[in-house]
Amino acid sequence: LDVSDDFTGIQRWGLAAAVADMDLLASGTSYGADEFICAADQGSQGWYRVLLGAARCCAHLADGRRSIIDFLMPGDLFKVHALPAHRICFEAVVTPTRVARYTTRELELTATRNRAVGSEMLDAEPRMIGRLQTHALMLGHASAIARVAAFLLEFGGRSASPRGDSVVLPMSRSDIADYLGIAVESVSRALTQLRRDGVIGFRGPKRVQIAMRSRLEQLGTLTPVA
Amino acid sequence: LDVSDDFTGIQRWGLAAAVADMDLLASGTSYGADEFICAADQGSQGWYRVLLGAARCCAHLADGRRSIIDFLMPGDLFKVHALPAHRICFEAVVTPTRVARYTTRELELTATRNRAVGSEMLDAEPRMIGRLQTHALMLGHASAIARVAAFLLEFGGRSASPRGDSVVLPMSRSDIADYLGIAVESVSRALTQLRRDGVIGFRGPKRVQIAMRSRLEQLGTLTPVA
DNA sequence: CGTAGTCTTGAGTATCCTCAACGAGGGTGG
DNA sequence: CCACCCTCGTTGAGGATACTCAAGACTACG
Repeated sequence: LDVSDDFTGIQRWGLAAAVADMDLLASGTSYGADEFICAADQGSQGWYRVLLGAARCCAHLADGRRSIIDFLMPGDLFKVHALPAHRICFEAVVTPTRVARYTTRELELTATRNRAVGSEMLDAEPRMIGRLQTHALMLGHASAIARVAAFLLEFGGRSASPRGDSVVLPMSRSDIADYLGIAVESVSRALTQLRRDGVIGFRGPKRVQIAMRSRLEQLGTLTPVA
Repeated sequence: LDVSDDFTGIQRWGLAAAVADMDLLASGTSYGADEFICAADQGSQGWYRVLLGAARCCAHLADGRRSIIDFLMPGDLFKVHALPAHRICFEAVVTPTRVARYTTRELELTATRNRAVGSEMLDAEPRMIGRLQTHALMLGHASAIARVAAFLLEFGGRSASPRGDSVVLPMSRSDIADYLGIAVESVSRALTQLRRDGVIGFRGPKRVQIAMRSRLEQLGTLTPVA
């Protein structure tokens, strides 16, 4: 599966304006799938931007389990702090994942020229807080189907797909499961049920067609467990 | 239960330095239990600090359910943004809850005099992100007992209790349940089991004595579901 | 075209939720 | 000062959802 067609960073809204500065495009490192990018410790402080592919913010637990806190899509600017809260690390999701790293000084300097960059720096943490809150809300009260439905809607809006009703999921089922806090099999079962009900369609395991968006929103918008 | 003895804001670490400025103590509004403080909309933008009691950051769902995203304890400085992400609102937990509100300009002005305030402003959002990440981790993979154990440890460290092994829970069981993403009865059952096992002790429903901290940490530190 | 990994499907079990009732504590009014 | 009531907290029984273990398809890649 060649996801590069669907995840061309330039197509992302917001990114186009910011990367007009060639400085921000200059430094970019390519990573393979599941490759380590950086961690939340002293050495990796700074700002990062996903240019291509997708990255995950995850925590590896002592017992071998893994929790995915957030997915970073092309255009997403994120800051890595030195807080050793829970050994958070960032990893690439797909093989062609390109991530740029900037020092704070470098980014602030660019912000003086490009107002869009400064705006992005100010909005980066509020946006992350907003995503984390939405995520916590989903993890709190939601059945398996509600979680999967909300996930599809979230990435239907965030992914770089040209059509609004076509969603490409670059991450594996295992990634989705660790993000939604349910088992891999539960993800698969929920997707199958949605397909059976005609809510979504498949063109390969990673290409989802949203057939009945209103129904999906109805399911994903915090339906009670019962 | 008079929690004012245990939640005197002055005793909170970090707060002592910041509130040395009388300006920051001057404006403070008192709230009763369950009283509305502010919401994440255009009108309530700004900075807030819990001086006394406790506050909760929660989201009321369409079906009547409620998710508590975070608890704010005395000394906690938090910012309310205008993001209409999920109708987030802040409410008082106990009857003597005092919250101060500052405009951004006012707080920045104070920061020029008091370096501790400036440091707090910079750390406010990373700290909130850290708490949200820890919360998401707990909601992802944790049994009911693990959640309650982690909760007790979290507030054993955050509350203003003089002794390290004595925790006062100002919030109701319902609040705890909505924070941990489980039912009220499950909270009660988990607490009872911990009491039966001799891990914790009670002096009233809201006063918890941690008898075996190592065991509690073992349970709360991300034990697998099985 | 073959192989390894991912995805799907099935059966059985455990955990948690729901509904329900009881007991305890605090506040109010007589 | 006492009695009442209301809310909160606890405990129990039954049922539903999701997990675990296991095996079979499909995809992607060499």
